Amino acid sequence: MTKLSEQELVRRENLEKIKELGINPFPADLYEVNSNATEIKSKFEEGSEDFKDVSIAGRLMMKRIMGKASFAELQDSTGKIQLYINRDEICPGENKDMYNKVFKKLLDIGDFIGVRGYVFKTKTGETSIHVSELKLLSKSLKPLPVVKVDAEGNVHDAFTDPELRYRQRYVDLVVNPHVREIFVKRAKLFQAMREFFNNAGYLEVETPVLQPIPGGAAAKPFVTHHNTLDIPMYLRIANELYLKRLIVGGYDGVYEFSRNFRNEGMDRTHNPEFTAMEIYVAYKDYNWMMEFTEKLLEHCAIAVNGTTEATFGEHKIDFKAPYKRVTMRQAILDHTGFDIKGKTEGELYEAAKNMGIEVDDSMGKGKLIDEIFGEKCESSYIQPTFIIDYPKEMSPLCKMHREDSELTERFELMVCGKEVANAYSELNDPIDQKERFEEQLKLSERGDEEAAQFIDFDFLRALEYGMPPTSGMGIGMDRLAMFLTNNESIQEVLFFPQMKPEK
RNA sequence: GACUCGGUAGCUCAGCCGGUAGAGCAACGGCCUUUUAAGCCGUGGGUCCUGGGUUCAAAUCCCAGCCGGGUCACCA
Repeated sequence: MTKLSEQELVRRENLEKIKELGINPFPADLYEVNSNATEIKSKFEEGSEDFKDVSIAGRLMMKRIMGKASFAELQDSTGKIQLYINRDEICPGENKDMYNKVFKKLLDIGDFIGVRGYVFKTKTGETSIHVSELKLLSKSLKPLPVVKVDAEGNVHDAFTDPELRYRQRYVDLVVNPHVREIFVKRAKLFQAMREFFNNAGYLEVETPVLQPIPGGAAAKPFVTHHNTLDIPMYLRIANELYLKRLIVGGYDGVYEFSRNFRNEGMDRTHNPEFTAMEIYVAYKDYNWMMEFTEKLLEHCAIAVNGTTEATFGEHKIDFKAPYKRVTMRQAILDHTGFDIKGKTEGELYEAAKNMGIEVDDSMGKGKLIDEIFGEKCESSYIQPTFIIDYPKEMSPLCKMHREDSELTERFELMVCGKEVANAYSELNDPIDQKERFEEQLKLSERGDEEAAQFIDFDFLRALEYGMPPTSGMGIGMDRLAMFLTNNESIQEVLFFPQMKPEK
């Protein structure tokens, strides 16, 4: 146990003194509220008969004591409102303890209180609650950072240390209203997406997080062990193969918000656990999915920000449909002058090398093309753009292109040079699928760490029973949340980003 | 993993050319019945991230480590 600071000791003493006055600092009974700070401030008009008897609850965030009367600020989940507290009104009798002792001395910033009174405007025009009753609802024993905002809206002494903010997110949320807002927007994003899918008639499903074979993507999994079965289990790196089994089972459309786990590096855009949304729709192809995706994102942007436009760092982006479609071949041609069509692995290898790209022998054709695109093209797509028709080798779950056997019917949606969505006309030929899995195994053995290392034979069996033509699409929800809230770090859109343990 | 910047009071930070540890807010005592980054007078508060080293003397210089940010590498 670490030594208590001066201020923590004072608060514990205040707690004891409150008990000595016969007040329970942690009462069990509910506190009835009939309004909130934002409702009062936005709807109150001077002279109106509304808000004559309001009751709200929240944290005491500021005390300005001026002798026998005081101003204070109360913060509830909606915002802050000023309180006016007059000694003789909260203490109508002879005993002035509630004001002189409890309010002035024993209540600390951060304490939860409930107040009742009428709403009025002070002579400076600030909507305030004239308090007639004040009740302590819960004591706070640690001092919160005190963040002040002046008349011009400038924030003083902001609580900004990223380590403290992420480790003690609860404090961050209390004192930084803009942080609370990020997560409200994140929730609106998920809600809007669900609504869009449900309105289209698709079914929200849940599939295993604990998987015996980590499939559907190539990434290092977290491994655990099931004691009773005595087998290794993996936290899912993707849910794709399970959703396709459900399409085999006969649903027209299924989707899942999937918490995925990848045992890889962490940086501004990667957290070991993250949220993907995947959707699969029967009898559709990737062209249909492109239109569906751009309408979806337009809908979500409006739901979150009230407009299709969004700001991300220095970029202004517009999610209004439709989005440009560029083939991967054309993208590489545009940015390098090199045409990948019909080139052999050797030719691609030389071309990449000449472009200054680090190449090695483990790279197959698809990987080389992907490297060229990643190095030379990706970062220039700022506005939402569909990059389409990826090489076959790097898309083992995707159907061969209807017009070119070297390509697949795949698109990725790029925003600000980053991948936001990935979609296919799904491969449903079980024999082709088996061969692609086997190629992946070979690539893996050759040293390509991105290639899949497992073959899911049950998934192949499901395909053998027949899967209708299907298009599937996945969205990195954290990344999308970053774009819609103008945050360049994934940590800002996760309540509790992964951190090394303290001490 | 590499490079780089940082870690000093509850919070935000200064001090870093070595010589008794500072400010603002917060806290504590006092004054104040419409203030609002309230104000005025007074007071207390520190493992200067940890461990070594150099030195008469280290928050400050050197080495190692821990934690965090950024950049890069990695990342379907």
